[in-house]
Amino acid sequence: MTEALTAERVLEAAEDTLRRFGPGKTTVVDVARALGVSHGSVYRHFPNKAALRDAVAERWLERVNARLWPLTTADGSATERLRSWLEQLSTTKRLMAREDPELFATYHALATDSRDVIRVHLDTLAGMLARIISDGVSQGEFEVEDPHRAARAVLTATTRFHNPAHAAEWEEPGLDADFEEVWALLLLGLASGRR
Amino acid sequence: MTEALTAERVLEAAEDTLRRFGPGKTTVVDVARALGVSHGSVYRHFPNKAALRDAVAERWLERVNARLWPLTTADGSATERLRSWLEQLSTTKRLMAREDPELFATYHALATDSRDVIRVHLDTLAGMLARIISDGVSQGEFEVEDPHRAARAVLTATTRFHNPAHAAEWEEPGLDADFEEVWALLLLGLASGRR
DNA sequence: AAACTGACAGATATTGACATCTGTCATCGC
DNA sequence: GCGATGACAGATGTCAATATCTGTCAGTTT
Repeated sequence: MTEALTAERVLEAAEDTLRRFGPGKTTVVDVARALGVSHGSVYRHFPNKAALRDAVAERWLERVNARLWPLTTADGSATERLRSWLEQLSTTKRLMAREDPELFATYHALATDSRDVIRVHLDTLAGMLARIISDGVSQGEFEVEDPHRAARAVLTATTRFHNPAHAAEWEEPGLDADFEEVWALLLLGLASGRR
Repeated sequence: MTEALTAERVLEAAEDTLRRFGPGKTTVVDVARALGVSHGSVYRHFPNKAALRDAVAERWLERVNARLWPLTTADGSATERLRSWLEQLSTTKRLMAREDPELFATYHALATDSRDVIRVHLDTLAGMLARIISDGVSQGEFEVEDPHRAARAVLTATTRFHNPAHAAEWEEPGLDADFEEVWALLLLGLASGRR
């Protein structure tokens, strides 16, 4: 008897297949073939193709989160942590878009039409940011009324650097300069009351 | 003899046709038909289809600019003007996306693959913003080193509210709240040195 | 001569017959 | 009984034949 078919194994096969063929070309039959089972079996673990695709993208988003968590509670001033965190977010996505374009396209497709999953992800990111900003307030670096609202504002204001809709611009030369400009302005805004 | 065929008349017919059929469906032959001429004549005024499409979108962008210029030099504090200007920019695009989706799609297509035209447009917008911010500095409302860099930062940070790539999000309920959050943060950043 | 036409070549889009895919479910084997 | 199967209907995708489009240009009209 072969190893039992689990949702986890399906997810792994789906991710491999998506990476190989891209979101437009992978079929449920392809995923089943990679597992050596009939496609009907895949439907035992996921209600439909969209759910499978979303689950793969969610897994990927969790991996992005995992890279960010350590920075949320790292050493150093809140300013430094905020800066590293934002850079890590941008860099991770940029790298992924370049190195793993097919999986990135899957994530982009998710972002475009499965808004809920993305909202949850953005909430998670905002939570981490709020934590850093909150620390900054305690340490006297920042002064904001509501750290969570400020976190959302920072995320929105840096959309261009992490939202997949802007991936095409990520290879342009002026991008880093643009980031510096936005960073400078946001930092002033957060620290505003302190000067 | 009928009225002479001018680039202007071609542009008008092209805009009407694009509005009717959308950027994906309008052909040069359609535009010529609307004018009652052969499609060869259209090529007397525009070197190719892309140039015609770009010219239509540029005309539209100039109309957006025309709505913004008055606000650049209006009465009131720089803060008020900045706020109205950003609102006008967002509102105009949002309205256009809703009321004239086919023309908006044309503009979006332009933004996606004719980057130069858009860069010029963004420079124009940044110029207006720099003017307002500059005034704010003179009047003691703002304190920034380089108004033009600050202007670019403000534009980038508000991408989500005026970039057509985000048009799908413009009908979501939380959008205005998000704008308020970003606005509050940017304003603090600009006014930072003043408190 | 300047403005326009329409036939043309090559590129792109549309069509419709056919193949594959998605999602369901009665049935099978362990 | 439980997980897996494979046949199935309807939806979606593919492909090659066909039609339309883009861009050019020699020729016509005014």
